[in-house]
Amino acid sequence: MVRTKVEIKRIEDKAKRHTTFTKRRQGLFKKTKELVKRCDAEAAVITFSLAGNIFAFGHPSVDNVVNRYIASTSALEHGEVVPVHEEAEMERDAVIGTMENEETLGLEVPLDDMGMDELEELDRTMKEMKKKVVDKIDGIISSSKT
Amino acid sequence: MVRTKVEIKRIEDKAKRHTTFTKRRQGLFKKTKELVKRCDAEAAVITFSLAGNIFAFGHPSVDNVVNRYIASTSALEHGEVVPVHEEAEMERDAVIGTMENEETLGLEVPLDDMGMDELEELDRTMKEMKKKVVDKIDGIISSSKT
DNA sequence: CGGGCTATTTTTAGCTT
DNA sequence: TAAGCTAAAAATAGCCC
Repeated sequence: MVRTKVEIKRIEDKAKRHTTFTKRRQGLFKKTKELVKRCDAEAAVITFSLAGNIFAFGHPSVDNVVNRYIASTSALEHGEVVPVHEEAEMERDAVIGTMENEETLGLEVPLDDMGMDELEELDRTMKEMKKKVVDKIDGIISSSKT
Repeated sequence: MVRTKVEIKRIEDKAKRHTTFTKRRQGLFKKTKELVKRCDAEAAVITFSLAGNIFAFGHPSVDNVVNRYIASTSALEHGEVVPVHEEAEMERDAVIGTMENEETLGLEVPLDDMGMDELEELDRTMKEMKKKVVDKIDGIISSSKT
């Protein structure tokens, strides 16, 4: 029973936290399915438990929605601007992991020598490039799955 | 009031569908925030309304979760296999859009000449490549956001 | 552990403005 | 068109097994 109004804060007990994660994740997926069905929308939910397990659901598929998201965040294909309404973070206690990929793909760029306009241009170019590469690779992957 | 039990099916009336989409999307985001807070998990929700508007929420950020998802679906970095528990699709009425990107990045591959082993190898190579490119580009993008 | 129960809180469909 | 209201439906915390 939810006798007492539950406070939305981190659950310290590991077992209890996992139980709640499982239950609420199922609830979240159910809600997502209902949204998709009732509103004829596309949606994806991706969750990582503290243990590192991945759970994802998406309609038409997680990859489809993710690719559409990536495409949209770099959408300047034909000058169309698709505004992304991104929800603000609730609190500032997040620990954002640092990117530590030391491998190089030969894409070094002299950022220091650039002005703001050039940086913005680079940002758009990179996002566009990312979209193209992701699209292309996904195309190759799906054609090899026949 | 929800006097009558609502059937989870497509809402035909456009205005009503949009209202429901808005309300349920807000509910979904709230649930996601609660899951993140209570279970110390990472999660992202991406939705596209029928009108084409994008709404996304993620902790630590949508991009962070999406990148982690992409990395995981191609994770063979050090031989670790991270299982993705992907929910099955509920129904077979989905219309999956065909990829029609005719632009080339010079990545043409002679698929027909390949055997199954080579196709699987290509699949892993492509996913790995996708991860590296996405990581690299995101690295460049975030360093230009300083 | 994972599944079932249920009291209570939370969500939300339909309404009103 | 969007923003409240409210009663009924749905989700779920704590417990049992």
